[in-house]
Amino acid sequence: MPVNKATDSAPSPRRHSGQYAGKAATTRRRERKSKLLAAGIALIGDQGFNATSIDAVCARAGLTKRYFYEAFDSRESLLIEAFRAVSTELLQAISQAALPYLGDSRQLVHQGLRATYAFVAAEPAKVRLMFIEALSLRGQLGRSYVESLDGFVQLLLSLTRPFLPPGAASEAELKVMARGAIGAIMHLCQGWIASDFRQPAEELIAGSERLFAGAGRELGIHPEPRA
Amino acid sequence: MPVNKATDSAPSPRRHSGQYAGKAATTRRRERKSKLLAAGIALIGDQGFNATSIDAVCARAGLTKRYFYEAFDSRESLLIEAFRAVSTELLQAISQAALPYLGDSRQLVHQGLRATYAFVAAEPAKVRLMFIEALSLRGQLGRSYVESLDGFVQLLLSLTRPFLPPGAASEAELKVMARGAIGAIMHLCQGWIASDFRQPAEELIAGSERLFAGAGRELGIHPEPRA
DNA sequence: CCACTCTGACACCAGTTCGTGTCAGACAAT
DNA sequence: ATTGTCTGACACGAACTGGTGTCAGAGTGG
Repeated sequence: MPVNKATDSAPSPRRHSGQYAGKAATTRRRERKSKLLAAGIALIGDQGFNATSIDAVCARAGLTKRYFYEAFDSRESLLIEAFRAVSTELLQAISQAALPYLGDSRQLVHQGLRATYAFVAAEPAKVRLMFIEALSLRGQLGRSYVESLDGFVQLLLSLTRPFLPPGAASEAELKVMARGAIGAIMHLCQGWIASDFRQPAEELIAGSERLFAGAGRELGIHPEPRA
Repeated sequence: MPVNKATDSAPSPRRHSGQYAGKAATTRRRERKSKLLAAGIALIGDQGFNATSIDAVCARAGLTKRYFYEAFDSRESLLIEAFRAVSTELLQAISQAALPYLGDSRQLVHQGLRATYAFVAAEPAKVRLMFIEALSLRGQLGRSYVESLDGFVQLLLSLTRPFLPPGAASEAELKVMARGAIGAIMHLCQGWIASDFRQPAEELIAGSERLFAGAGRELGIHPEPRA
């Protein structure tokens, strides 16, 4: 409903075709929206959601409220879209880093963790938004948040399932363990950010690896001893 | 500064001694404060922090703003005190449940987890406040949050250290693993609450236990196989 | 040059919240 | 009974925010 490309049936003499600054209307719209999204991510990520007003987002994006409401329904919908964007971005980063090592469980875990902590260090605002601010979503929004985090759980499960001996754990147990593992990483990242990255990433990676290794061992995965 | 017990040096003819309703002034003050704290915990816990106004807290406590500002400096300070209170409460519940089993690592973990999930089920608002709302604290407040969570890490470390073979892991690694384990439990609790406790607690406990067992195994702890 | 649309700045209202101030009445002690 | 404190209700101003409306001017294509 909000987008009326074909304005009306009244055939007013069309002297204008929607081109502006050399770009079509939809293109301009998309550009504005992504500007707002970037501004929103930055602000929410480092000042918190409830401290981020719509006006502030618009000011940072160099636009006005008019365009905010053109692109989003409300502040919450901005948060949701921001979360989705950031979440898939991290998910892809991890996948991309881990996929080349499908044959070696140790490397798989190591590279996945490396990519995760690298992302956190490079984009703390995005991570803060994803791991902290998005938690405050309520009701069905909260459900969508849980679903999205499920993406990480599914990724972890699909990556590790090939290594699992049959009957190592029930499906429910497996999922709980995967969720827990994701939670462990999230929590470590939260603490890392909150303490201004004082701890060297290597320590975090080492500890995380051992947690994963333990879980794997518990499930009957015995990686080749490192060379 | 806010508490002036001895009012002044001017010796006005004291006809009143501070007694009221049979209780001393400080007692009344404490009672009001704890009423406000309870109201704040309940509201913050099930409506979220930024949706909880001071007026709402006062209304729920059956008091007026006058007493809120008598007891707390601001909304944030209420959140901080609420977090502290709830946090130590959970910490004590876990300690109490786990301490009788200091000799058996399996039982130790099991009872600790049982107590944790029982607390979550019994007091979701408190847990929500502790695990979700408190995350939004910024700046030095955030540091106090991290510190408080450190209490759980220390508890876990002190409980498991007796079982550790020497040289199983560096101190840093150990702490990272403990933080991760706490994070795993927190995340599982968050998801449990968000999904309205649909999943049976036993599944969560079982999965959590295996995570802990894996970590223990990774560190060289081999509990007696269950009878 | 003209007709028309797109753009961005701003005004504006309604609602909410914080934090303080005021005030009449209840209560205690002499 | 009287004096003084304690209590709770309410009023009030200031600030902020969400969301909508208005408007003049720039840019477009004919």
